[in-house]
Amino acid sequence: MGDFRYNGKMYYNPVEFAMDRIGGTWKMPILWRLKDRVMRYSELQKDIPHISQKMLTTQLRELEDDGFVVRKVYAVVPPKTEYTITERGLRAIEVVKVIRNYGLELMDEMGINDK
Amino acid sequence: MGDFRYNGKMYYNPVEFAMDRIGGTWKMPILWRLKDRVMRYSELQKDIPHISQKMLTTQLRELEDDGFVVRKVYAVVPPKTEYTITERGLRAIEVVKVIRNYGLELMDEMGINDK
DNA sequence: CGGTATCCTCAATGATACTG
DNA sequence: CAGTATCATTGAGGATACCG
Repeated sequence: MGDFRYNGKMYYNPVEFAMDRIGGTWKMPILWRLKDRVMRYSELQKDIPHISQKMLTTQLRELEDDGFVVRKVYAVVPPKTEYTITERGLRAIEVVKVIRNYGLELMDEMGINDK
Repeated sequence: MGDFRYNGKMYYNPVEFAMDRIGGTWKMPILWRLKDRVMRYSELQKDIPHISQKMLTTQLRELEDDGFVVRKVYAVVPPKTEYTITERGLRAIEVVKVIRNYGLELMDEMGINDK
């Protein structure tokens, strides 16, 4: 596997590439919430603890640019924006599920229980 | 799923916890190389492109602290250190494989080929 | 309501030098 | 050989203010 470039950034393996698409602190939590329903910006913000407006916006934009979600703006007052997961996003959810299950398994193994 | 703490850091979901254990730029590449053979520090360094000495050392320490690898130091001159993957590390490899396959799939979908 | 635009901070990472 | 120690850099992310 050779090196390659995407959006001006170098990648050295497919894992790194995948994690830049759906990794980071916020992308999986966002995709997870969109997996079974369409949500508005403000709903996502209320539903995801500790996320800032800036992070929610930038992460949604990246997910949109990479084709994981679709953004639909309604021309109403006050504004209304809906985010819908795509087929590609649903495929990513399968990977998130694997990681999530693994996380739970690890936490169990390490004796961590939610407080 | 409530919040919980590990090593003094707060986590808000199992995905975040898992990614802190095996995510980041270097941990998966390291585990990947150890999956079918024991390797010395210098072998890892030669085999993983662009990793600095500092990153290799800190990431190996974290993997060791979390029980993914075992470090064995031989009291010889010059020094010799061997890193071996554990059962827990091998379980993580299964997750890495899923992510890696997904990355390859995504790259194909997005028309990215290694140069 | 759903964002932008700025400024700012700090933790992650790199570079370089040194050592048991 | 396998690291540590120190300093410099940078980019992710937070805080705040403003806007169509």
